[in-house]
Amino acid sequence: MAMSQTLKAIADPVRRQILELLREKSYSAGDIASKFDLSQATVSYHLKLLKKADLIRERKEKNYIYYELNATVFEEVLTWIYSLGIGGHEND
Amino acid sequence: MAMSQTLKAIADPVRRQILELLREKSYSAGDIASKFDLSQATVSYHLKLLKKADLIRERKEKNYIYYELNATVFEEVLTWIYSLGIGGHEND
DNA sequence: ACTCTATTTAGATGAAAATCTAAATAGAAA
DNA sequence: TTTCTATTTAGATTTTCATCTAAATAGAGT
Repeated sequence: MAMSQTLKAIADPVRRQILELLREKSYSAGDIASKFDLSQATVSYHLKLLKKADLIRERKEKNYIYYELNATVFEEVLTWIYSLGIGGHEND
Repeated sequence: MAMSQTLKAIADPVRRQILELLREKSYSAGDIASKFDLSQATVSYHLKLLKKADLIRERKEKNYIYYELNATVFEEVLTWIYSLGIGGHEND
């Protein structure tokens, strides 16, 4: 279940871009929303999915909510990919 | 685009199981379908998506179609995941 | 308490995904 | 060339997803 949730979360380009943004530093929901040509509500929906997948964590400060990346959850995905024999160049 | 296609393909548990099956050896479409409690047509649909994502390749032999894993396509995904800082144990 | 401001939640809509049954295709075998 | 067998394609249905607008919440500042 966790795998599907993680992978579905990152299968969407908007959500990947959010994670890429959060690579550098944390941003408030509003800051994140402003980077996209989408309604705040839509971005909030994407944030909710990322949060549910534990790919981001929130930290409340003043009346902002800051989101930050939690990439540890990728471990399982990496393990799975590597288990397929992967990923690299050894198939030549 | 390729990323989304790859990730959407593996976001589905049935398709992941198909890839896991193909880790060992190639199987015909019918053999694959028999492992699932789904109609042949449905499994064929999943195979089509995996093929479109280039995660599997087909080889025709007799009147069977054998599918085999192509994991090289994960490279891009791995690169992306690693670019996020991850995904190992270094966050302790 | 009232009013801003940041964000989420609710409810609706359209598009995409997963599934089924039935029909079509294509090749092997007879 | 007729019949089997393996597989896909078509078409219909149900569910899930991405999106919007409008309304609700919650906390800060006044």
